[in-house]
Amino acid sequence: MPEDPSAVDAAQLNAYFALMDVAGLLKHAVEQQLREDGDLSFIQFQLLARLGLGSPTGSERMTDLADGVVYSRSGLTYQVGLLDKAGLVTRAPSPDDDRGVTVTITDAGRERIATVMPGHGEVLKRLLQPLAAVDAETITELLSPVRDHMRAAPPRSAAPRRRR
Amino acid sequence: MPEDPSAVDAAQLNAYFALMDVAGLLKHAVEQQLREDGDLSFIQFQLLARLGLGSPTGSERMTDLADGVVYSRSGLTYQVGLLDKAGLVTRAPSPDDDRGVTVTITDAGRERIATVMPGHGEVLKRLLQPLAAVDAETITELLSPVRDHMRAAPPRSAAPRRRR
DNA sequence: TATTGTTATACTCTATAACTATA
DNA sequence: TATAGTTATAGAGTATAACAATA
Repeated sequence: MPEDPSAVDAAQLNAYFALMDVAGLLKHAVEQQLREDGDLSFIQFQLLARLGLGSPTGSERMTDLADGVVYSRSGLTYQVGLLDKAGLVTRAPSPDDDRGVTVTITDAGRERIATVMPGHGEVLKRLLQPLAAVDAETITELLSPVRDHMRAAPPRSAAPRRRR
Repeated sequence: MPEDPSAVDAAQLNAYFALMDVAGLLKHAVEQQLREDGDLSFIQFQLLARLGLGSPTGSERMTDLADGVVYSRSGLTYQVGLLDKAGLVTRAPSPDDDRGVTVTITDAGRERIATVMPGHGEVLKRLLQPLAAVDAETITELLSPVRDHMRAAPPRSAAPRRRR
């Protein structure tokens, strides 16, 4: 049994597998619900939720959106383009920087979120049933720092360009 | 402020968002590593790991693989086909049931796992850094029941067929 | 009849590189 | 020169339905 000193510790490895499995199963389930109830992909839902629930103004710049979701720029352009075409967001030049594009959720976008949320909640309640309220809080407390750590790390939306 | 009784509780909702964000960022990072170090997709890695590390014989039936990863049958056939073409697994009729196909990892498959594991561990160590060993164990303990619950739930590989 | 797995097909999503425009 | 965003393109992945074969 060779001991590999560069190996990640077993506890983290198990957490990693559990995390990826749960997230994968969960994503699969909610994607189905979002498609059926609101004709939305998971990422479109994330973007709408970020604009509609996370932003006080309902607006954000493309770059900020990209950093939140961690996406290629072109992928984000594509998804926002779909939302735009569906009338769920609008795009306009950023007021302070004419290079930028500010994305704003529309009333229809907010309605769409309201449409899918009940069903979304039901799926979550059903699948996360083993997770008591206290457990859920514990998970959030443990994972939030990880999320912040990863978002602060090098690979952000602009990185692919800088890296050459 | 309308109180929606069908709404999922806030603690679970936050855990859900944290979970999906972390898993998304993590997957993005490891996919890059797996592609660079071993020309593997994440799912191919999951399949190889399940066969090479999770199974005592190195073999599993397609249906069992599908239930583990939760995939469409055709998607699994596609991915296993790629692994087969790359010489990392072999496929043979199941000994007890001639309808079934038993997938077995090859020596080359085991070598491929060994090749990517060090780099994989490094990525995990770097990204999960905020997660102390105790925290990691806590997460595993909290998420494992969720995983089991979700895998036991209706939507399995055969379900789409049964459901009509 | 029901289940296992494959195939054909069509579609969605994603990334890379080249490009335009503004700072 | 560097950054913001779009576009063209090409490739990977996924799901649905129809299919063949076995239980």
